[in-house]
Amino acid sequence: MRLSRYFLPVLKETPGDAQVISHQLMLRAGMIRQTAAGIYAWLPLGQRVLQKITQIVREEQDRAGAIEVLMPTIQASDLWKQSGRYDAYGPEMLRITDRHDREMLFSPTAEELFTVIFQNGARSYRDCPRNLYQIQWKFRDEVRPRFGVLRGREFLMKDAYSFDLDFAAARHSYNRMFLAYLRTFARMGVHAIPMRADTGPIGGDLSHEFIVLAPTGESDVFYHENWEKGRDTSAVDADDAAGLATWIDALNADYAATDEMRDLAAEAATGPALKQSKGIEVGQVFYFGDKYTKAMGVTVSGPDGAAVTPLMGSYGIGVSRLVGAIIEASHDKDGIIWPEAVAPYKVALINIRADDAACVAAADKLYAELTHAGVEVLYDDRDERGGAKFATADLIGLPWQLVIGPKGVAAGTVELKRRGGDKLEMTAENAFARLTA
RNA sequence: CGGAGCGUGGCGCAGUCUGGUAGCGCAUUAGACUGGGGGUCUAAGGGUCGCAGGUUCGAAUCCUGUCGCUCCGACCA
Repeated sequence: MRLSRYFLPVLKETPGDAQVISHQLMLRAGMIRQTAAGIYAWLPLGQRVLQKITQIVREEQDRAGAIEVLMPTIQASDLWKQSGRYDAYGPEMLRITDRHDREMLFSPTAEELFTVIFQNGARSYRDCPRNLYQIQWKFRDEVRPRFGVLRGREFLMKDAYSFDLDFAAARHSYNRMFLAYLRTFARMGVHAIPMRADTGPIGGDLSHEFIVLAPTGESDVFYHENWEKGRDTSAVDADDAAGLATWIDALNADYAATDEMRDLAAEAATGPALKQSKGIEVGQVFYFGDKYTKAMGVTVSGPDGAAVTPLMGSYGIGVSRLVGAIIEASHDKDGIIWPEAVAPYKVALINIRADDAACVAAADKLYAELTHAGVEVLYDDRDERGGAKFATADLIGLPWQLVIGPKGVAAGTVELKRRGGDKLEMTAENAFARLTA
């Protein structure tokens, strides 16, 4: 993409409304604009990051055996009355009346709908286990939205719902998602720690929150220092129920809990290895058994013909929140530093002399070659000074900066640098090789 | 929802106390110079001061109401 033809409204100054760094940088980098309290328009750069995150989530859900669907954002109230949550959810649920005075709502989560959709398509024990998921906008009418996309009212969430015949199978479904979440966040370059968590209004008795450590986080968290290093999931076999359970139990032997779930005895046992921090919740997994299937009257026929009420779990990832969380965890004074997997473009190609024919030719050539090779390049071909281009590139945080200038062109070299790292001079061919490796 | 604050060109702000017909920086447009980390000069365009009502000869400024946004707290993917 040529920047001269793009829509990238960057700001030199920080808008006064933005308090936390991720919100400030998202506004300055032209990723989002606020349209109402807790509601944001996603501009091209922000939309690309959202898409990158969405795709990683999707691939890992698919890999874990979950099946993608898409539910409506607007739902009728009757299902929610059936489960009892129409009243229980309270004012956080945005209620809407249609032209016929029917009570509708903007879905804050979708246990009820998934449950009846499952029932509608499932008849026998052969239809379990199943895990259905969607990546869809949700709306929760927060009393006090804040921190940009970290606590918006409208947010993009992946929500998955598993259906199993017995507890052992349900627990395995839970563990599969647990593993999938570790893999998902690791792929994004995010270190998320699973912590024992409260189940809240979703209900149930087993839950973990996946927390990204960041000083601006809203949750107080406590964990064993072992959690500060990443975990290798490559050898774990998600289909081996016993092996997976053992592996997860071993992980969870290291203490990690949110404020509401603190276990002072366990903390004392952890001793000096106990760490305290602030964190941002980017995902949560729940097991809640037959809470919804029972309320909604869902059954399947067992092998013996008797009706079985499936047991459920639900699994959320805050996709739009992750955009903010990643920035909170990865930025410097000049701007965002995107992990490569979620960067809106891989390379900022900077021609620092748009008035120099040789530079333009060299930059155009590299742009064409890289684009042809499938590398996502944002080509700053504007007639701006070098300084302005560097500042923009640093602000939007693309992982690589490829700089074309008159000195280099004369010497037959370009400069390649990692965002925030050192410049390396090399031939255009070598730069191309590095970026396509 | 309790407490606090703020709405003035696209963005950041001053002006409000002590009413007299709107100002600064950045951005934008044009031209020239410049050209390796947000350049310089010249010129230009753009706001009726959130909205409504009131007081006054006169309101961004005072009063009343209202809408919106932000922060602290309670709450929360």
